[in-house]
Amino acid sequence: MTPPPSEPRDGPSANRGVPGRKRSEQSREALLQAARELSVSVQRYRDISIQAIAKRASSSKATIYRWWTSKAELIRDAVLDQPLPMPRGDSLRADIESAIRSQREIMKTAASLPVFAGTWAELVENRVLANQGGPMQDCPLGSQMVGILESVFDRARQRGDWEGPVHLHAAYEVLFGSLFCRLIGQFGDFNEEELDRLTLRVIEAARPLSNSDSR
Amino acid sequence: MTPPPSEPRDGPSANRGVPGRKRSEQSREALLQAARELSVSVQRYRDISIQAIAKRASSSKATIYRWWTSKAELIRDAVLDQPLPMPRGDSLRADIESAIRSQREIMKTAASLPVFAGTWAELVENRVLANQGGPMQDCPLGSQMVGILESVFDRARQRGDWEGPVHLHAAYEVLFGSLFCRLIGQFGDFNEEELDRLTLRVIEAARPLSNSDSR
Amino acid sequence: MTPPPSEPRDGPSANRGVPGRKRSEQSREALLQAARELSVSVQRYRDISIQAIAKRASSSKATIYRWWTSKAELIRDAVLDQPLPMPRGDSLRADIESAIRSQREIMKTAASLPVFAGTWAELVENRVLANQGGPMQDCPLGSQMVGILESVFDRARQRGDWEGPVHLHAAYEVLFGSLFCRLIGQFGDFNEEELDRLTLRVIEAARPLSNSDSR
Amino acid sequence: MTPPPSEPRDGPSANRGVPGRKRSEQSREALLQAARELSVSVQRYRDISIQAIAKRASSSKATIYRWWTSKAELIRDAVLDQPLPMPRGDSLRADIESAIRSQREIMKTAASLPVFAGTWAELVENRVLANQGGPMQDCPLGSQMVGILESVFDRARQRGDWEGPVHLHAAYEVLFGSLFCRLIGQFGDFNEEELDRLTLRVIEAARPLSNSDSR
DNA sequence: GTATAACCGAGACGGTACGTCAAGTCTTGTT
DNA sequence: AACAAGACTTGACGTACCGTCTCGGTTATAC
Repeated sequence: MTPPPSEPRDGPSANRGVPGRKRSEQSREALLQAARELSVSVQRYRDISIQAIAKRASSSKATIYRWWTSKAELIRDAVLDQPLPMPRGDSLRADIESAIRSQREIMKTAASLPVFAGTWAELVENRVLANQGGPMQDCPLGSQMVGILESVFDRARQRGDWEGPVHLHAAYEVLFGSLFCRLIGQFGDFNEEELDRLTLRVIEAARPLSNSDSR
Repeated sequence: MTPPPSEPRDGPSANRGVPGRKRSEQSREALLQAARELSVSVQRYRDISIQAIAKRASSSKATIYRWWTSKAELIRDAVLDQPLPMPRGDSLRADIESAIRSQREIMKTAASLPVFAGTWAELVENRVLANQGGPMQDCPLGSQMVGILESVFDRARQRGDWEGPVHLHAAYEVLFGSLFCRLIGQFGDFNEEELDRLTLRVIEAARPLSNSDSR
Repeated sequence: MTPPPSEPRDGPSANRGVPGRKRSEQSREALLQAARELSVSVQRYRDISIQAIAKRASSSKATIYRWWTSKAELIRDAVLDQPLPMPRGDSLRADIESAIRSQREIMKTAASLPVFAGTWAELVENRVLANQGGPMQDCPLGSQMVGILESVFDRARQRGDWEGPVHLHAAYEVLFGSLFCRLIGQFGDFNEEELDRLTLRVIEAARPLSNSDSR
Repeated sequence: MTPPPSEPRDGPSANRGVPGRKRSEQSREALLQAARELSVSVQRYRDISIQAIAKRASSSKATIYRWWTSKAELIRDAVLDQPLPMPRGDSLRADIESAIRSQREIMKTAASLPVFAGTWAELVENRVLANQGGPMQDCPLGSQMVGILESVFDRARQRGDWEGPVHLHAAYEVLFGSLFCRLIGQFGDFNEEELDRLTLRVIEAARPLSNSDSR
């Protein structure tokens, strides 16, 4: 959607020969920063106006739409597209717990919860309108998390902590769904014990069914 | 918010002697029905306009705002406030699976997914603005589900299928979170096997931790 | 338009035998009084709401519309329909001056100027809609004034102060038009000298043209 | 209120360097024209809706409110702000008569009478709300007429037709007030004789009082 | 250097929904 | 039958903000 930083696409001098002023990376950063600031200072998604972002960034609406196709895209890039650190613990359990903590942290700090919900809702709208489906491609958090889980379980397998296939999807759903449910649903945050239990639930979700199961 | 049908609040004859035209139950139903119809015929929450609902119900904007404080409240009452049937199976597993199916059905049919997401997002906004917290009180689905889980586990205990305490909250989070994640996140629907696995995950989430736990 | 006091129409007992509660003259007076009070306490015609009048009179909207066909009619009856005293001076000049003073007083005190203008405007609308024309029949001030001028000039003729025909219409226009212009147009009020000059202008306007006229 | 055509304020190049899209003169004209058309095609002031003006002008409500603060301002600019031609006769009497005819023409053709009245009433309201007073500044007809009278009497003085001071204010009141009274009051129009008489009355009103006056 | 072209800020534009408000009508139960 | 209360339909209002477009002006490469 967003051709990020613009040069990196084909190397720094790929557009050699193209006349005209180049995009201002400074503007882009200022806009993202302004969007981030507004996102936390505001109580509703609709309170973040494109106009206000442009003004705060000493930029203009037109420049925003030159880089992003919609308000939701901008907020997503500004607020949700933050790198999740790859867990580097020495056990599957420690890694999963670390992943949960990272994601929770972003969901709590990146924006107020309603902004989070509003952005997500609008991204869903956009996607449906464009007839796109697939696994959470609009939510960087989501796609990153899938990668992280994959890598974490790989390491566990190498470590000998895990055998057989991994139900990544199920693990992801338990992890992300529970967090979402909690934070958006405003139950309040997890305490340490709940975090521990969630970790185990995620791991269990990933484990394939044995032939013996409950009633 | 909406004092529904109006009389039932204090019994049928509590407002005997109250002068003035009574609330038109016909209008109320027509508005809810119109909201329901628009909710499924439309791809985005914002495409449901108050004006259109009023027009389709042969009613008026003013009447809507007399009874609901916002568009989101109306959509919630129309679309999300549908009774979840109480499962009546002969095993815990059957009951949980039934609960999951019911909720999934509502989430899939009551409105298009983006409408669901948009409504939820706006309800979250309203709640934050009003400084209210607590467990999903704005989402009837959520609160009903908690009651259903409670009852289902109670029956399991009486049946001898369950011992000890129940982590209702955890079960709820796995169930609702996974569904939400799936349907809103547009992974597509669950197949039978996934449904089966989700059922087991919900049950496991409710079970308290034993002292022996995974790696 | 307004069936005034209602009984006088066919005598006090004409509707003997007609079942049902009789109209409350008390209500009617309370409504007029409430309209009068609101008219002076408010800056714009639109700030006088039917609802507010009804409430202040401890009456109801329905009752208002049972007696008057529109808001403007009510305000007219309440605010503009005040008796102009018949001048009883001993000279034409004194009488005219007295008439001017009376009318000015009503225009200044009966309602704020904008309320006066708004009421008039709406009365004009109603009249045009009803395809009625004719001399100011909706503005009691106007019709009374014509009568007063007529009588005043009659007495002057009897007194020997006036000979020949009277251009009542012209006198009325100068008198009423100047006042209207001044007060609605917000030039401020007349001082004594201006009042004196206006008096003379009104008298001159009534005098038929002689054969010799100005340059 | 409306900074008309926008450049002419300080000369054609005063706003050199001012960024931003310039006001669309085409929009402005289309809106004024649409307002004019609606003003004559309609029987009541309230029947001219901002929405309808915008639509007819292929413009939008937002654009209207960007340049005019209220409906009344727009109608005023569209309908009342039409240039009065300066009389160029060879006698005072001819000039005054010409001025009367011009003003009458505008009052009769610019809008239906109720629209005229409604606009004026709302302008009066606005002015009172803003605590502004002064001589008819909201009614271009009014202020133009004062200038025209001034100039006409100046020329009469140079011509030798007039001596001494002029009571402009009084002349204005008789002229404008009579016209207003007639047309708004719906007495019907002036005939030639009445016009003639009005002309003389206006001239007499301007003449200062001599020491000998009527009874 | 000078031409060209993409960028930039500012901000006006068309469009559309919102939520408010008052007018005038209708309904209900009481007097 | 008239009344107070109050819910109803209607429709304009004025606001807000989206995403687009038009300005004048500013770079940066190409010739």
